[in-house]
Amino acid sequence: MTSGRTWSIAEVADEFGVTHRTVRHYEDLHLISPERRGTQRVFHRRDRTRLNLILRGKRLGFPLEEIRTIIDLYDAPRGRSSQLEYVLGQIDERRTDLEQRRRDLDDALGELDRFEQSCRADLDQVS
Amino acid sequence: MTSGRTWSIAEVADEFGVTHRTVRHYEDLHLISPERRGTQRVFHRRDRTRLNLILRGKRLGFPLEEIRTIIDLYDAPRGRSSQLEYVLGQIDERRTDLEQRRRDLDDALGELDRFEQSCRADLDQVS
DNA sequence: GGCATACTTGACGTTGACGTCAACGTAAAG
DNA sequence: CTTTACGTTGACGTCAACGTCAAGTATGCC
Repeated sequence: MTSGRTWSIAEVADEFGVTHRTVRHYEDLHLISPERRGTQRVFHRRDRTRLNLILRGKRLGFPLEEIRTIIDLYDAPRGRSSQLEYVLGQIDERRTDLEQRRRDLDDALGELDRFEQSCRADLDQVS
Repeated sequence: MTSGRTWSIAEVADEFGVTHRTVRHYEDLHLISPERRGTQRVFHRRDRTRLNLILRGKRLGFPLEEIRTIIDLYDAPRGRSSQLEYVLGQIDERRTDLEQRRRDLDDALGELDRFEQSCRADLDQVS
């Protein structure tokens, strides 16, 4: 069986802490494509995986369109070697971007530490 | 002398790779407060420092309002110990946030690595 | 003085990421 | 068979972060 549990829109929205409007918005932008049973959306594990990727991408500050191209990459056809080369190139771009972000992050954390030390020193003076 | 070199709006915009409109926008939101000589803006090193912090905050995906509260913290009055305690609390919140982001980032980089391995394996099959 | 160039302040437009509301379908429960 | 809960599609609203004119000011240079 390839098809295990399924979820309703309310269930996934609840579970992921977003509104149904947000879920629909992601579908409009083709970030997810839940199955339809009649008119209703039926969510599979695959959709939940994608939602996790989307939300993490958002926490990292990526725009939705960019998130789409990234997670689509995971499902990209990888038959011919030219396609694989393309995907590997994309991966490298992504990594470069993420590593820049990590540098920014570490810088910010470093500054925060120094700032905290300076505050603690001031506090010692005062007390 | 506390006042060294100064810069025009065109110079800072150029140097930081933003438009003058962006700089004005940041001023409107009180993220920077360049001096005025008559009607013209005069930028000091302090403003450049702030611009660096702003742009890094943006790369990290923070909204401008939040960036403002953060960088204002660095200039906050730190006379009384109650103020210092407050600042230390804010620092802790910031750090918690940034550490969550780093987890997300490391997860994403890890997945990217695994994905690359999988692609390279496929490439070996094909070739 | 005249002109170009840089700077200024509005004010409206745009894009992304949804919120919100209206109006309607559907499926189980009483 | 109506109520109730959950679902659906538009369509317009909103907020952030600027872009894009328009129209005026100021400054250096010939």
